[in-house]
Amino acid sequence: MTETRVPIPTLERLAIYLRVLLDAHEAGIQTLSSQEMEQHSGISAAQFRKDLSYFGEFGKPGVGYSVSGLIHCIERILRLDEEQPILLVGAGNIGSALVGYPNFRAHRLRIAAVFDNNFVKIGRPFGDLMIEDIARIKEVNAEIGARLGIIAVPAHAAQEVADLLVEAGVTGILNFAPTILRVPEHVHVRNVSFLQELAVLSYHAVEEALCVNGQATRGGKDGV
Amino acid sequence: MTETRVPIPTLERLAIYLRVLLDAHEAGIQTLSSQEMEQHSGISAAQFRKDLSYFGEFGKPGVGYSVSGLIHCIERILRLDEEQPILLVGAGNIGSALVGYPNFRAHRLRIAAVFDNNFVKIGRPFGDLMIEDIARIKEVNAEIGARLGIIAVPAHAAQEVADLLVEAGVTGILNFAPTILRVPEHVHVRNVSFLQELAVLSYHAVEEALCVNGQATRGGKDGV
DNA sequence: GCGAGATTGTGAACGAGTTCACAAGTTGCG
DNA sequence: CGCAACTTGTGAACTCGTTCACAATCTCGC
Ligand SMILES: NC(=O)c1ccc[n+]([C@@H]2O[C@H](COP(=O)([O-])OP(=O)(O)OC[C@H]3O[C@@H](n4cnc5c(N)ncnc54)[C@H](O)[C@@H]3O)[C@@H](O)[C@H]2O)c1
Ligand SMILES: NC(=O)c1ccc[n+]([C@@H]2O[C@H](COP(=O)([O-])OP(=O)(O)OC[C@H]3O[C@@H](n4cnc5c(N)ncnc54)[C@H](O)[C@@H]3O)[C@@H](O)[C@H]2O)c1
Repeated sequence: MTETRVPIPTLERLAIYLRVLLDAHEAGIQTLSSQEMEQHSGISAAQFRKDLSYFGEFGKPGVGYSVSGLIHCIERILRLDEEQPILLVGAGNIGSALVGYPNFRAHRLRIAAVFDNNFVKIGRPFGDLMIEDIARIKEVNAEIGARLGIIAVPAHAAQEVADLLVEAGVTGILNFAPTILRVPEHVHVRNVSFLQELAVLSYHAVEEALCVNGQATRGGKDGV
Repeated sequence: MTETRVPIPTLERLAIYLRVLLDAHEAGIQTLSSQEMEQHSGISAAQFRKDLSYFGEFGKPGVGYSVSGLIHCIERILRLDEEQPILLVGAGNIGSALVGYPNFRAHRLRIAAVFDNNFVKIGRPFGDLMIEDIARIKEVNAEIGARLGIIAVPAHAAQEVADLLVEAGVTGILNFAPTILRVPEHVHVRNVSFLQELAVLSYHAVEEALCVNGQATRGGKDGV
């Protein structure tokens, strides 16, 4: 419970714990021990307790954790105790999948507006929303007050969009585009890259490591 | 260059390096120093060199790395030097986004077949492919020989699908469903969870940590 | 050919995050 | 009540990955 900075892996796991707890709640379970959490989450009991210890004491020795109590606490920690509006930029394939995704609700995350720069798309309905002109993003967010934004535009437009989001007041960006974003100190970015994930899997899919070197510069057609 | 196990973060970064290198290649750049890689990737020069050192020596002191040479080496390391077929299960929102995604090509990843269990969808075209019956997955993969699979079905069906994929010979699974999958030792799973990513961002979006405890069991309506 | 300048590859130091292990707290039963 | 069974919270040890720093290597120009 010291005032140390919380490790990011801990925050990632909190979201997993929350999911397990919501499932347990659904199933009518009232109490959960760290041992049981390990069963359901695949994360070790010690890790679970240590993670929570960054934020306070939530369990009862000899008993475990109140499911609903802990749900509330984790929601409070992750700022999911009240609705978080989100700005989505890019009404394409990824954007489509996101607007219709029902599970956001359970976490009190809500896509509050969608933006695009394609005049053909602007004004059209998109899920429950209407696609807005990216040029109006600052104006629109003055009302919404979202702190989170999602970038689902092609890579070449991502930096530009990031700048607009930041200007509109966003401090957390989920980026689907395969680019490194440059943002101010106070803005957090998390990248989602399916290609990267698949590349890691691809490596493991074939067991042996046999890139037997081969000295970069050798190999024929490409001079240095 | 010792035979130690390669850290997973290193593999993740390799995919990033590859992207930067491909961009550089596109731009006609022939040589890149670790310093320049740091500029473009946001990953420190020392980290870059250390990462590569797990696999061999690819650079020339005083010069840097041959862009095309290193591309080939990283591709070889990540098994992206020849086409990797992938099985996609779930012809829904996420599935749609994936089949049409052009960037897979550049990494020689190819979705080779799509499966679903919805009789209305089976037989319909989906991107360049036709949706196949999930029941035929083993049979189909006997021909394709894919080692990678993507799960894009609802959470309640994910485990079942994972079992089928494993049975069909897949050893690496990219899982979009919010569930912990139980798989045999030799199968690798990577989970993609937008909710988790957003939860982490949500935490950071509001700076202070003020979950002032509140002792789990207290709080009224929920007994232990 | 040789010295100046650049850059790599890597052992060693460091640090962040995980696991261990146990004291302290809680419950229930005899 | 008091003891046995159980579970938490957390300092300490440990593990794994990152950063540092420098010897070794290579290029180029004179
Ligand atoms: N589709 C996938 O499976 C997938 C997978 C991984 C990553 N991605 C990445 O996600 C991003 C989006 O992918 P997608 O498939 O949805 O692309 P898409 O082409 O379907 O949609 C992109 C949308 O962004 C809009 N747009 C372009 N420039 C814009 C700008 N400056 N401001 C506002 N809107 C703009 C376009 O009009 C379009 O509607 C891309 O960067 C892509 O690389 C996609
Ligand atoms: N849509 C999103 O933005 C989003 C975001 C994050 C995670 N996810 C997760 O990704 C998964 C897929 O999401 P989606 O939006 O594409 O869902 P979806 O409902 O659009 O598509 C799911 C598809 O899976 C098929 N399916 C169901 N059971 C099956 C089975 N046993 N075998 C084969 N196919 C089966 C369905 O027929 C359907 O076509 C879900 O687990 C969801 O939680 C989605």
